[in-house]
Amino acid sequence: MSEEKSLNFIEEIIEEDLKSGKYKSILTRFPPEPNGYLHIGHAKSICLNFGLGIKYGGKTNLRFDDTNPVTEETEYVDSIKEDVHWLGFDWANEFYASDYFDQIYEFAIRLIKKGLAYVDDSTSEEIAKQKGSPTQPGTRNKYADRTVEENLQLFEEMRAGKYQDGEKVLRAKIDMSSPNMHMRDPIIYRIKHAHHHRTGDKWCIYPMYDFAHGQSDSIENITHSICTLEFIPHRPLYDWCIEKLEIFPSKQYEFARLNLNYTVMSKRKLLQLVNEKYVSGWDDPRMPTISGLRRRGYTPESIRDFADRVGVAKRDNLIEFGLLEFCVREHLNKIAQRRMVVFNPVKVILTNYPEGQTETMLTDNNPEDPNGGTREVPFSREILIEADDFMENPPKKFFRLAPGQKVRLKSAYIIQCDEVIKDTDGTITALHCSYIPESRSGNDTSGLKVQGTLHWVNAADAVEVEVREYDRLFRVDNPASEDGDFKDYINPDSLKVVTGYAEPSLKNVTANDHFQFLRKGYYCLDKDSTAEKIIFNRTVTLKDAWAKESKKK
RNA sequence: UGGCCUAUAGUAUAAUGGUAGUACGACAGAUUUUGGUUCUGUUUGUCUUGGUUCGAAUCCAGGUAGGCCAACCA
Repeated sequence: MSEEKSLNFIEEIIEEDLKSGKYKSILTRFPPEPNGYLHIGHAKSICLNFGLGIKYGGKTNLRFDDTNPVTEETEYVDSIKEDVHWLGFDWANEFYASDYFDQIYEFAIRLIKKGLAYVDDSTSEEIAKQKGSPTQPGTRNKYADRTVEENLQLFEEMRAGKYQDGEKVLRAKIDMSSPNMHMRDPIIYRIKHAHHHRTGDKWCIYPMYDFAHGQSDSIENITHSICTLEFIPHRPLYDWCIEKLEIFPSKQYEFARLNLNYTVMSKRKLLQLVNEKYVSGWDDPRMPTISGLRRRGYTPESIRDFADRVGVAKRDNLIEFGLLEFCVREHLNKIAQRRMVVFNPVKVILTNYPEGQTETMLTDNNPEDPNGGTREVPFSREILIEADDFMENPPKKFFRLAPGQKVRLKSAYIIQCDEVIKDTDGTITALHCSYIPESRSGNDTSGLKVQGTLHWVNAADAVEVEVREYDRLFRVDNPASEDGDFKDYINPDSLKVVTGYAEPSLKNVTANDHFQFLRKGYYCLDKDSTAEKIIFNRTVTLKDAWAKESKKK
């Protein structure tokens, strides 16, 4: 089975580098900023970076890009570590850009000494104005002419806390007329008198992304520094710093970030949904966060498979949510325990079944798994079936229950509907049916063939459970590209709470189990669940060919 | 309207100058004690105009379209 899969462009580069002897082994890194929870887009990056390390016998570091103390928190660090682990990856080292602050500070001094950096006293407005525009070159101010000694002294004073936030910055001295705005004397250090989640109050100056990320890569000897497309214009600066500092030449490569339709994928927007209570938290099962997907019942396997299927390239993309659903259904079909739960019950009374009698039916836990075993479900005279599974005046090809029509009750008997019982309003209150004693599952001698098989629950044993059904968070394909506030496009019906009547075996389940409620979908226990109130999340529905068929015309 | 990146089926992604393929979706059928699963088949594509070449999705030039860049964010 040597199904050779074609390489993505990054794998091609790596194989070339390995073949040419440029590197003996590779080192990648996953570099999140701890200012929010990880989402499915990060999962793509995680699978890429760690996957590359595994595939080519290299290593991958987890490095927190924690250079902005005002937005970063330990809570986020912890959640990120949990999510990466849960996805199935182990990092070679856990690092923090803040581990390197001393070194990065020395790098800045090195630049100053080379006459390649200067302290600027301008306000941010002045700096912005002097930057020019994409069509107009920028201009340098008088501060650019400060001597090395003066810059050294001022920078040291910045570090020592002599100045207020925003009073001074350190800038790299590159080219104010570059067509690349990032090369127009970019700010590389700023003053922030803020408490850092790891370094505490040791520093009041912090390096900017462009003077921390590449340097951290270099310090760690990262060979392939993989990031998303929007960092392409940063690459010349990335290379400039490495060249001027004469440090290990890490190389940056950019791929297109993942976009999923009917959701948003920016931490800023997700944070808004959390803060403004549109969702219950970062791990709300409707969120595209890894923690949300986990709570929803997605498996790490399915997410890795998804990351694999979407591929890695350089063009912008908007992946259909359906692909993620396909991946999770495919995995859950193999592993999920089958159970029966009726959501919108109608009572069936088997008029020819002895009153007071109960028998036990045996049914497969998972027909896809030969070792899945069986379980017992009680059966008696009164059972519940789905109201949708009965129609008084059925259309053609309705293979379910209708007056005079026969169906199989899964792992039990074939029944036939004899009479519809209604109350004074005309609402159906019960169905009187007769069962065929010779049709018992396992030793059916009735010779009858029926088209439909229904799930059911014994009325006397039904366990009431809460089920949370989720739909897409947004009404539109690509909320980020719509006019106005993205929150105007939130789907008001993304959460529906319903009651289910479950077979008794569902009373004792554990948090990590995945279930398929027969003919309905895949479900898992929610963390809000208690012994008194059992709560399930619907991970995803089953494909429903009948729903599609009945919608036609 | 300066620079940079990108353009292959509905959505993604291969084909690395030599038969445009795969997955998801859609459609049709078979199987099925889940209208699930599985299996089979069908459908749909190289942005455009030139050029190079025996031969171009691929190389070159122009155009068009989309994206990114002027945070003391990353």
